[in-house]
Amino acid sequence: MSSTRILILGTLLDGPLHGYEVRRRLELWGASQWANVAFGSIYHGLAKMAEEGLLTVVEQGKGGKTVYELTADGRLEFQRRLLTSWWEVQPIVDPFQVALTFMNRLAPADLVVAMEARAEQLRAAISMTERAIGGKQAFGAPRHVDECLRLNAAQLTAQLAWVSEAIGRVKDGELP
Amino acid sequence: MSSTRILILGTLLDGPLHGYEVRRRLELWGASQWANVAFGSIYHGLAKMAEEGLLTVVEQGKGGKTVYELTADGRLEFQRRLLTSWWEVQPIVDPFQVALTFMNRLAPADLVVAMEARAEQLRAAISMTERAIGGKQAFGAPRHVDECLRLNAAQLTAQLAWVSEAIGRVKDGELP
DNA sequence: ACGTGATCATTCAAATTTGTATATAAATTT
DNA sequence: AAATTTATATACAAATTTGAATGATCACGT
Repeated sequence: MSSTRILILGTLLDGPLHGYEVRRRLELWGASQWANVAFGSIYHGLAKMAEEGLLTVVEQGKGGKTVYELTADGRLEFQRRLLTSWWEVQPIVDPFQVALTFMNRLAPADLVVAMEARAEQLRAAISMTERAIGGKQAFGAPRHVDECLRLNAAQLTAQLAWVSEAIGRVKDGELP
Repeated sequence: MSSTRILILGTLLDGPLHGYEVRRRLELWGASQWANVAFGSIYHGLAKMAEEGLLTVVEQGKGGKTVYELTADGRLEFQRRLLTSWWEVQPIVDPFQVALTFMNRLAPADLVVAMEARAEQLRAAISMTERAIGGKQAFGAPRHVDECLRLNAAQLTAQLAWVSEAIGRVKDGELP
C-alpha cells in the first residue's frame, strides 16, 4: 500500500488546491524524502480520486489550471487511512537492507572501506537532519513536522550504530 | 529506484533458476518484508532483463517452466548496483512518517490511545524479530541475513523510543 | 517593448507493481 | 482409485509510478 493517496487527501483538508500546490506542500513537509510524490503520481492520484468521488473539481481552469476539493467521502477516507496509519505497524523499507543482504558478495577489504565511508556519510546526514529541525516553521510548516525529522535522525543513528559495530566484526573475520 | 532488479540478479548469482524459485529465495531472506517482490514483479523483471541481455533463457519449459541464467553483463550489472547500494545513503521509507505528518488531525485523546497501542505492538515486533535471529540458517539462509534482522530490530527500537517519549509530550500538551 | 531565464502547471508514454486468475503437479483424504 | 486439498508455476489486466516533454506566466534587466 503506497502513501500517495492519504498524502494528497491530507493536503486538501484545509481547502481546495491544484496539483502543483499539492506537490509544494508535500515537499515542504519533507514527504518527497519518503514517499512517491513525483508530479505524475500527484496528478494521477487527483484525477483517479475525483473519478471515485473522493474529490470534486472546483475550478476547471482557463489556461488549464484544475483545482480539487475534498468531498465528504474524501474526508472519511482520509480519517480511515489515518487511523490505520497509526494502528497498523507496517514494515520499514530501507534500501540499505539490500546492501546487507549481499554483504558476502563484496571482498572483505572493499566491504570495510565501504562501511567506513558509509559511517561518515551517516554522521553527516544525521547532523544535517538535526540542524534542519525547527527550520521549516518559517515557511509555514506546522510544528510537528519536526517530529518526522527527529524520528528520521533516530533511525539513521540506529543504522550508524549497526555499521560501527559491524566494521569491527568484519575486520575480525566474524562477518560475513 | 526500486530494489527488484538487484534482488533478482542476486538470487541468480549461484546458478540458474525459474521465477517461482527466485521468489522463494527472496522470501527466505526476508526480502518480502522490505521490497516489492510479488510474483508479478519477479516475472516481469526476469522477462525485461532477459530482453536487455542481462539474463538468458536456459530452459524454455515443457509445461511452461522457464529457467533464467545470468549473463556476463548481468553479473556486471549486479556488481554495479551492489556498490551503489553500499556507497549511496538512500532515504529510509517508513510508513509511520505518514502518521506523524498528520498527528495534528487526530484528537489528542485518540492520539494517546493509538500511541500506547503502537508502543505495545512495537515491543512485540521487536521481540519477535530478535527471536527470529539465528532461525533461518536451518533453511539454508546464509549467516549474515541475521544482520538484516538486527538492523531492523534496532530501527524498530528507535521508533519505540520516539513513541514512548512523545506520549508524555502529548499528555503535557506540548504536542502536536 | 523585447528577450531570457526561472517558476508555475500539466500531460503523456513507458516502465513497473499489484492482485487475481489460471493451469498443472504432488500429496492427502475418503 | 477417485476426489480434494495444497504447492508449484505462470500469465495478464488494471493500477500506479517515473521521468521527460511541453507550455504558460512572471520577473527583470536592457
